[in-house]
Amino acid sequence: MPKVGMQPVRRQSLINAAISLIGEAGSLDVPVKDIAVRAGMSPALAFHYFDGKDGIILETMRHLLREYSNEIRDALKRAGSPQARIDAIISTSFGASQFDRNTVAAWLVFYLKSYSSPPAARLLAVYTARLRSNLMHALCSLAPRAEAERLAESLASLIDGIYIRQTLRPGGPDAKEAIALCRQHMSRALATMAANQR
Amino acid sequence: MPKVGMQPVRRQSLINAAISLIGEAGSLDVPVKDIAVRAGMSPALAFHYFDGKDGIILETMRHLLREYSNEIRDALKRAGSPQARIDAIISTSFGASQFDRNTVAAWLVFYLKSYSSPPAARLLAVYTARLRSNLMHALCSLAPRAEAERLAESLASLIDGIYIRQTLRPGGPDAKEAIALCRQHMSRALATMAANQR
Amino acid sequence: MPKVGMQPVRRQSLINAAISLIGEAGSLDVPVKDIAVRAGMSPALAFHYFDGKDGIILETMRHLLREYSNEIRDALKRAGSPQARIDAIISTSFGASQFDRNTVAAWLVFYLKSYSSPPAARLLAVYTARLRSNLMHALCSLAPRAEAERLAESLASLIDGIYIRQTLRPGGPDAKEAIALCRQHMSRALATMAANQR
Amino acid sequence: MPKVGMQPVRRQSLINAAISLIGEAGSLDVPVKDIAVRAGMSPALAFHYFDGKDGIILETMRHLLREYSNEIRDALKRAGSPQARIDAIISTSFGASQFDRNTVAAWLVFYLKSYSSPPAARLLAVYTARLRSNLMHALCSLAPRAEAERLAESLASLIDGIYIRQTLRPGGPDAKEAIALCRQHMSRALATMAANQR
DNA sequence: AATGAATGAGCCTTCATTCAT
DNA sequence: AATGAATGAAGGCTCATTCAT
Repeated sequence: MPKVGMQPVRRQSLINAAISLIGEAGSLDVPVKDIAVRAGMSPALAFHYFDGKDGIILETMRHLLREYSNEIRDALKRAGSPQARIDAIISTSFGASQFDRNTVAAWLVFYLKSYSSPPAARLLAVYTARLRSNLMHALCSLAPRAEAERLAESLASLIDGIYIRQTLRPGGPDAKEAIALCRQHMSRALATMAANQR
Repeated sequence: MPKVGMQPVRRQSLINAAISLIGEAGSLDVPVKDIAVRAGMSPALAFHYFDGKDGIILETMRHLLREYSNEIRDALKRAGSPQARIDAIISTSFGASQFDRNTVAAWLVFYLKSYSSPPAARLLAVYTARLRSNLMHALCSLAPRAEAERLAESLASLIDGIYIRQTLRPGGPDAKEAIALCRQHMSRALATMAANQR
Repeated sequence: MPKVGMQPVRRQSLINAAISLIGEAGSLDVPVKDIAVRAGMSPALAFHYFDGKDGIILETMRHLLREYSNEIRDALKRAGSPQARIDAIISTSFGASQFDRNTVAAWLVFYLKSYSSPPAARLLAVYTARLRSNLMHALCSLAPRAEAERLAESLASLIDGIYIRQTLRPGGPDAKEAIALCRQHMSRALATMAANQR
Repeated sequence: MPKVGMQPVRRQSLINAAISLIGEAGSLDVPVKDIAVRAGMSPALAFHYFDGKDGIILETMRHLLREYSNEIRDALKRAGSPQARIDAIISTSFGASQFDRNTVAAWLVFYLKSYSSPPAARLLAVYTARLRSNLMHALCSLAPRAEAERLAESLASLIDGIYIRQTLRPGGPDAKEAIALCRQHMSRALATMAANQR
């Protein structure tokens, strides 16, 4: 029973199915057929809406990155101070929609994909740069440029590391603890820097 | 021309080939044939020495974990103080044999594999526990237990995060910077804790 | 914006598109979608106007045969003598509309199709018979029946052979040379026969 | 029950199966599966011995061309006079191994393939050049160069045309008639040329 | 009249794995 | 010990075709 204007709906269904299946498998080695079926359509239709399996994967990756970027952007809008901006980035990173086992697994898979896929690498580079710029914007008013850069790098690394480790834990991720670790890292860094400056 | 006593040599060749190919691909989706060929033998022989592809993969993973554990163990032997022990763990983690693009990619792949493979998960759990125990051993004399646990967790996360991020960078990983970030994280944490205790 | 009376136009567009695509590919293995798109419509519409892919192909074949037959018929009308009739058949066969790379390729494809498709074989048989009858009509007044038959067969073969060979040549077909070869074949045959009769 | 040294046997089986199936279908649109099964093996093995479907097709084409070239070469060895050489080429072209319905159909299919496949075109060009050179070698002693060239072209065309037409006839090909047509074409041409020279 | 939506069937190809030698 | 031979299973993808709208 074909209806018109299905394209966006279908595409979104496929992307959602791809995230969950890739996340569950911890690998891109997921049959397109499975993705299509979980999205409620025939495999052929998936090929119709995306350009082959790689198309599905890249669009899924793009979706994940965009989603994260948008959440960060919205959170930053509501932040008043530099401190609040950093906090916004931290808490968004561990918000329910990001800090989910399958989503994080999909993230990691995409990280790995970018080892061997230039388009994926480009996509990831854009996101990485944007996150860095957001962090720098907030940190530059709290620390000298060189320090700010190292802080940005360490915070980003800490976030990624927590992603990996916590989603692997049997009990599942603990957003509260994740946020606490990040905040402590930042507050201690800023405190030490302030002390040294005196 | 078959030779006797080739078993350990052949197995090691296969494991090395597996690490580099898996690392290059950023995925376990690597034909056994390719691994065997790079290891200088026929695919059938690879099956003879390991029990199927999964055998090769698990043994490769085990090798990676053991290698790391051994390096850590040796470094700890040479460390005199708690501080030195922590430092030993950090610098070993970013030593040339670990902090290599392909090796790290293989690590991540195995992390992901453990999402869906109980044997892989068990393997990883053993290593995780050992690393944690090493860190705790060093930290317990520097901080109260609860603090030590958080510190161990944050350091482990930071290391993993640096792994991910730096090996993806176009310029390749920078061990010096990686070590500096970790040291700073620890020193600031310990300093802050000391200040608060006063 | 659907219009009325489009049927013949649409059908002709599809046939033209089919000829060029089949000719380019040198094969019937051409997606209906491509034919429809080149004809400026959706694939579904192509199915509406013809009954499936086979319908398109058979109609295209029929079109090609009819076109050729009509050109021959018109040329014969203008021919005064038996010699002129033969000449008319020759020059029509290598006229611009027939002796074109894609058209000839399509011809060959249809020849082959008739190996395995009875309807196509029937179509081709009708045309073959008509051409033969045209040739015989002209030749019977120039040679005894048995000789005329062999001449008809050899001329028809020569024409087909030139079709194949010349359209494959890198420089493209040379109608002048093709016509000269056929004329020479005929004139020599008739001359020899005349000499023998004396 | 695997045996060693199967490669040439398997390859030949596949080529034979390909010729007959392609000939029967009058098209390259033949599943590799069918070819493999007729050759008595699994489809996967066909891919192992040739490099994909295109490999099978190109090797089959090469085989056909080589076979023909070899037969021509052997026949030419046994020919004493220029006349005999021409005759050898003619009778070889319509020998039982060449003038067979499926074989000829396969030839035509390959002709068409070369419309769109550069490798196939190259293969065909080599064979065409060799045949032409053989013909020219025989004809140059019987006619001036320019005439010899036209004769070579017309004979080659006539042969190809007879191939097409006769293999399509319901009764199947008639080698005797085919040879007679070609001989007559040549004898008449040479006779006319001799008469004109006087 | 015209088309986007949708699918089942089938094809090419790869790959892990087994077996006889 | 070592390998070429061989295959079943599965995956990506295309395409002719149908159906609502």
